[in-house]
Amino acid sequence: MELLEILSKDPIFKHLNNQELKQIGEYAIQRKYRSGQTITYYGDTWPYLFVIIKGSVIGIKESKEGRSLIVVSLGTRDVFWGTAFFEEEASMPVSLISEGESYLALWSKEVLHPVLLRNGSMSWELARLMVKRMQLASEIVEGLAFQPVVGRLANLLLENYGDSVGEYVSRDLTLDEMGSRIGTTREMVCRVLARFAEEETIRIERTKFMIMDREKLKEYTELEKG
Amino acid sequence: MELLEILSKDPIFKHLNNQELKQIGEYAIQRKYRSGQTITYYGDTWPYLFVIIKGSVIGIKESKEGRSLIVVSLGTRDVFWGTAFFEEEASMPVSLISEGESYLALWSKEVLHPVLLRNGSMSWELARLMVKRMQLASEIVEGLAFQPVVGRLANLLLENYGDSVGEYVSRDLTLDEMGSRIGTTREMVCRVLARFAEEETIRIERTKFMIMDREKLKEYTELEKG
DNA sequence: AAAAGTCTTTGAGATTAAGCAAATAGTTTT
DNA sequence: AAAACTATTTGCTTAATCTCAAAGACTTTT
Repeated sequence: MELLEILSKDPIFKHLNNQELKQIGEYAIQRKYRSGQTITYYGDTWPYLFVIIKGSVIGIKESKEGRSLIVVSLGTRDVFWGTAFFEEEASMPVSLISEGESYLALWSKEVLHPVLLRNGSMSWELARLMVKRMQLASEIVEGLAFQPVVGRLANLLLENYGDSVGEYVSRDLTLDEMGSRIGTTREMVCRVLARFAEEETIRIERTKFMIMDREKLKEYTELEKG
Repeated sequence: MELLEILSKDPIFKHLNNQELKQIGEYAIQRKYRSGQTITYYGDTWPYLFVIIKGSVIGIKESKEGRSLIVVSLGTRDVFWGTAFFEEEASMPVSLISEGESYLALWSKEVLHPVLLRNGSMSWELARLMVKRMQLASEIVEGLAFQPVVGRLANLLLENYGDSVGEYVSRDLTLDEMGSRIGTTREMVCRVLARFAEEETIRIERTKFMIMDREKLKEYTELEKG
């Protein structure tokens, strides 16, 4: 069973012995989500912790004006939760949406809470995971507060394609998606990409693009940042 | 002893029995910080968890250009931590600075980690606290991403002085401080306050000010928000 | 291959916010 | 009560970003 394999390697669940692990596996609600399907909505009370068995999930905030901001991206083996898993009345700070087809194993608070209380190291690892997520959130805040769009986009390019300098990679993100990831509009993304291309920092084609000058991008990243 | 009284009422520490509590109290490093003193710097590796015995502490990010953003405000009885308390190499996402004179009780990771592992409910409560802080961070992100300065300032006024509508309260925050809390400059804050005053939403005097129309402020808050 | 749909690109104009400078007001120190 | 300092206020200028609109390119459906 795939789920058990994932759990046995997960920092949080690996502390359980085989028997407990199997038990937890049986308690899990396994669900399949279609591409684009909403797992839970912003503002909902959703008391589940889950692990992604296969696929990917984004956490997204949307404004009334129709702007959106992706604040977290999760992939296979990643663990995440609804805030109500911890706090009774807490409402979701993001909507969770399946990118592509995804398979999740979910546990309700009732099922997992006793296990966590018994196992201090599980809760500890959970706290560690939260700290990591908080660091990502912290980077988002810094970007939005101190960096102009140019810097945030340069950063996004480096994060996503920074390894493959000088070689073409397929453009897997649309301008809208890029905009959502850095908190701006597709038009701005388009203009800034054009500017990068003009100064030969990147090269763009219809289906693929290439980072030419990683250092130049890094400079933009460092502008106005602490 | 004051510390033990605080600990015995704290959601995280109250699960310990008297003996353990006393032990923890003895392990604590108690320190006094002067007004404006930095407890730890942005980027540092700082593996401590602490509780504020008395005083208040802010967590602040600063940009190269000299702009700053206060992302967390802590007061007496509040518990906080350096990220390295959980993750060996993790660097602080904020500087911690004492506002006024503060007294802290600190524990290093070495001392407290074993206690947390033994007590699942302590770790669980810690995770809960993290979730709460994450929700605050989430609000900051939403504000920066979707709300214009006017909305963020309206929000700040409501948060800080929303209870006392129609009565004068002393202006305890400078324009710079307000700017730091919402991610803008003192000049912007000044202009927006003047605008609010002009439309009779608030009234300003040299040392005090008054919220006249809470609903109006709330409207500004809701503009452009999800 | 036409039609419909989705993305990308560009232009023009408006809005929002920041930066700089200087004047004013208020507080604290000497 | 000067002097020095800190904080507020206002005007002017510039920069960044957004919105709306429209055209073009590419992909998928029919």
